[in-house]
Amino acid sequence: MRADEIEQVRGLRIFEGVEKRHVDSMLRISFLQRFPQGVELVREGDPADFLHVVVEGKVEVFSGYRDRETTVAVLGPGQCFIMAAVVLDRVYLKSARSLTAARILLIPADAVRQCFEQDGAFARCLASDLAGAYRMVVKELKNQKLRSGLERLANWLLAHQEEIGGNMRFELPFEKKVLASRLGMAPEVLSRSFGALAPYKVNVKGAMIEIRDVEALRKLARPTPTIDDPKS
Amino acid sequence: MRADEIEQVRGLRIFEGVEKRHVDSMLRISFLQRFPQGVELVREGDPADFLHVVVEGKVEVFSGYRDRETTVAVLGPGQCFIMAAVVLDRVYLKSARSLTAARILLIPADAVRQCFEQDGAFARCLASDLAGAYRMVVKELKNQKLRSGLERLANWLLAHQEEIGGNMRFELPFEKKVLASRLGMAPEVLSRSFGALAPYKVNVKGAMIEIRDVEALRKLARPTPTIDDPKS
DNA sequence: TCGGATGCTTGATCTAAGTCAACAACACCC
DNA sequence: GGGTGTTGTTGACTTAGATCAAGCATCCGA
Repeated sequence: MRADEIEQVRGLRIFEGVEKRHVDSMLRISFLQRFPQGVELVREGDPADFLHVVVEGKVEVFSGYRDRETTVAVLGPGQCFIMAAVVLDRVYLKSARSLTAARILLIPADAVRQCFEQDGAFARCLASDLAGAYRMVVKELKNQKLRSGLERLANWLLAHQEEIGGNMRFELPFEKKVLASRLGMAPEVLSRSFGALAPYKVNVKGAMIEIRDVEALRKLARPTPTIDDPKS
Repeated sequence: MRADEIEQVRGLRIFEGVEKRHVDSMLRISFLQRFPQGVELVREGDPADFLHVVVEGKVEVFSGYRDRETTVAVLGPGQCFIMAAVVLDRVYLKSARSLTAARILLIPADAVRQCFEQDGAFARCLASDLAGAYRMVVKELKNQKLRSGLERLANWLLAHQEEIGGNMRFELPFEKKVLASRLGMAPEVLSRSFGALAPYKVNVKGAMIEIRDVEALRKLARPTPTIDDPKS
């Protein structure tokens, strides 16, 4: 990796508080790679060879079983994936593909593990990150087991609207079929669910969403901190 | 905590490779407490005040939303819970209750965090544990999103049978309604699902299960390492 | 030993969600 | 501009699973 590229990624959250020389020794042997849209970046079941960090673009994390497939998460800049597999030196549990053209930082897994062994600050970083990731998945599991499809959609809309700064009009950040898979439903069901939100004054026109009565939507969604609050 | 009690729990996996003085300083201010069956040990939404480790008995980890409730996991001796909440100093995402009479080791959360800051080996321990826990939940999420109720039951039977040493005749380790909740279905559905397994030569008599044709069951279940293998 | 919980099963019914198929709305590309 | 493929919508139908209600079995404590 070139020196100017190293500077671009040094500020990433996973390196926070980590000794500069350790960061550098990792980055020097890393790759900052560009991918076109629709490329499979990692495949479920393969041994974990790189820690991946999204620098630019969107990445879909998904998993297949028999003839089914489901989206586990959609990641943006700054987020990294398959950390657990790298730390434990196991196989990937999920696959990932680029949803848009993307730039990904690839850090060799053994370098990560070596730094993990040597630098306490880095170990703490990873532990905190893993703890956060763990809580995210737990929330998602509860979301799946405890809510209906319509409730999941309503809560996702509220959470996303919050995330992008509270604007009541926004575009869906990815295709509806991806959203459907992310929410754990068939595309047809998502379509109908959007229809079912019309009485709650949710306007859908293509990818444009307008929430014209947050209170009504919130009353339907009934968000709860232990599932929906990203900060808790 | 008394000296003889400390000796009983020093060997727990989370203390592996951690400096003795750090372990001792944590344990000295910890509690080894007995609980009768059916006690709520932690409540979802409360701030994390203790790291809990099951020493004896069974603990059900569950979560509620509106009028629904679901079991996230059932833990036995040696397993600890709500580690992520303790590390990040957040609220519990799940509740827990004793399923049997139980002995639980309670380590004050701030002591854990302090040791986490000071001892790199402990931080690595926690990171590995968190990574393992993370992968477990990811598998469970996939299990939920990608499989039908019957498939989940069939795979659970195979996994449990494996876990207890390969015996084809065994007792369910907890009540059927807990298993139903764990598998994400209504108790009635579990009952019928057991019925549906009869053609696959699975015999059910009360809590006693007998698998009389593993191959048939395995052909139905189609286990896959990235969901069902606890070692991967 | 007799109630009375509680847990489990079974049947009937209802509902959410998946499936299949047709079609509309686009975007892309020659 | 007119295919051509992809995404999204809509309708009809099927199915998995939830719910409700009744009936048993088992455990337990008075």
